[in-house]
Amino acid sequence: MTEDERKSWLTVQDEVRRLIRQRDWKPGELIPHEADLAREFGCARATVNRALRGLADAGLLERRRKAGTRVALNPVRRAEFSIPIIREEIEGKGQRFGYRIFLREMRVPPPDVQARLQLNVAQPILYLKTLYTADSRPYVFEERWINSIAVPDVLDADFEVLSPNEWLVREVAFDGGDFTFSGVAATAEEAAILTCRVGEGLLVLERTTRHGGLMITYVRLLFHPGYQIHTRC
Amino acid sequence: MTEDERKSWLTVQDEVRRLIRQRDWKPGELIPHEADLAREFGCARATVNRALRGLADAGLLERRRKAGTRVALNPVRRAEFSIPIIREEIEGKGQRFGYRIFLREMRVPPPDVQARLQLNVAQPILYLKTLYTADSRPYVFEERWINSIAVPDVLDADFEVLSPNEWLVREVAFDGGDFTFSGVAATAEEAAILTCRVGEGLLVLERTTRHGGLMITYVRLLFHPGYQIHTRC
DNA sequence: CAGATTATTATGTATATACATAAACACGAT
DNA sequence: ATCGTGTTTATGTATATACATAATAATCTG
Repeated sequence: MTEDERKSWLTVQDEVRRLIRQRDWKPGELIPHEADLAREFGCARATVNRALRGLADAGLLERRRKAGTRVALNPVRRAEFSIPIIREEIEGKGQRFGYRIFLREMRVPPPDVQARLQLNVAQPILYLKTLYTADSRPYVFEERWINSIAVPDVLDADFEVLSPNEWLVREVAFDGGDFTFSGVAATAEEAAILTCRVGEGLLVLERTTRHGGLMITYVRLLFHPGYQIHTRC
Repeated sequence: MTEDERKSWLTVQDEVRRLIRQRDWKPGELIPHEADLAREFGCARATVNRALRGLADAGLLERRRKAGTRVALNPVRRAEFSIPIIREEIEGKGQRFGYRIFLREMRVPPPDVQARLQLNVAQPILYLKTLYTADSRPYVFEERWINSIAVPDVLDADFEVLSPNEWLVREVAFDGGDFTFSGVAATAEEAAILTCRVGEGLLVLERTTRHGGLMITYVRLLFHPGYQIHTRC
């Protein structure tokens, strides 16, 4: 402890993590305040602050002014996953990326899609059905509605060069969105496109993407059988 | 601009976000370095650093030493979802929580579970089948393997009072884990337990939880038809 | 004694300064 | 030209200091 070893906020963070894991600091318990820890670790309060703030963000600690810092009662309860661009996901596995647009037309969206895109008039917008393939095998079937009123440029887009997915990522700066995971059984059409059995259990990812105040696009991704979304925390 | 308004790293962050959203700073483009921004915003470099670091963590910026900071090409979308305790999730919806343990026995796990739990000997461990209900209706069917070698106390646990889920959260400090989402079609047994049609598409969440170097538990959660995991970013 | 007021305290943020580090860039030798 | 080598530069981190803020604790007041 008397050594002048290299300090860093990561060292502090690891040590605190260790104390929590080993139950030296029990869930719900108040831990020493920053100034004390700084003295104990032989570093500045700012360094301790950086470390503890990180752990609080991660949900391991709960901090309140004046009240102090305590170990979270129920630890780690959030996980993060990244939403990859389909091409990158496939190429990242060393497979050949491809896609085929089955349908591209202007169509009046059904009420639920109208609601998701916050369209108040029943107006035709761009509708696309695309199959993305990995090594020529069905990977994910994408059904996409694009709010072509908000993004008129999309009507001139040549999706033969750039997939709808990538075109939008390139041309429109997204702000945020909603994601929904669910499971469904393949319909006859879906089974035909994904070349799987009718009724096979598939993972569905729906997302609605926002830019500024406008809803840009709603996508329903139907993954091939056996596909898994994986994340760790 | 000449005003002495209150500054903060959040103000800087918002302004940078705005510049990116409005495409004043385009994807892939290099932005001014911290010192310049600090002068421009009339604050210290540390403040700019805090703001930009946050945006980089969020995936909006990419930073490299000497190379500078640039707007991310693909606004790397990551979403975060919270892992609720089942009881809290159900009660949070104003429904009555219940559960029923169908099976509780020592059993040698199949090879894939053995691998997940990093067991190198085929040894019987605790195996549980539990149905969680919301207002008495099937909510999620849980199949759980508990590494009772690592957590011997679990053998004495009385799951009539506290569900296996909560018992583990209370008694074992988790370190992290793996999560996998997928979709499956209900088997005959699963359909019977969840009272749905055989072949119905269901969402599956598998998770393996770690504590220290040890794998504690592997769970497979099979949600009722129509269940969705929702998140936004 | 309830309710308002003030003091105290732990976290939150801002600042100037200093040095560490990674990586791009220029320069020189082979 | 190619390969290393050193310089430059932007980010990354650490520190002391100062003040802000929220929430608890103590005190005053009717």
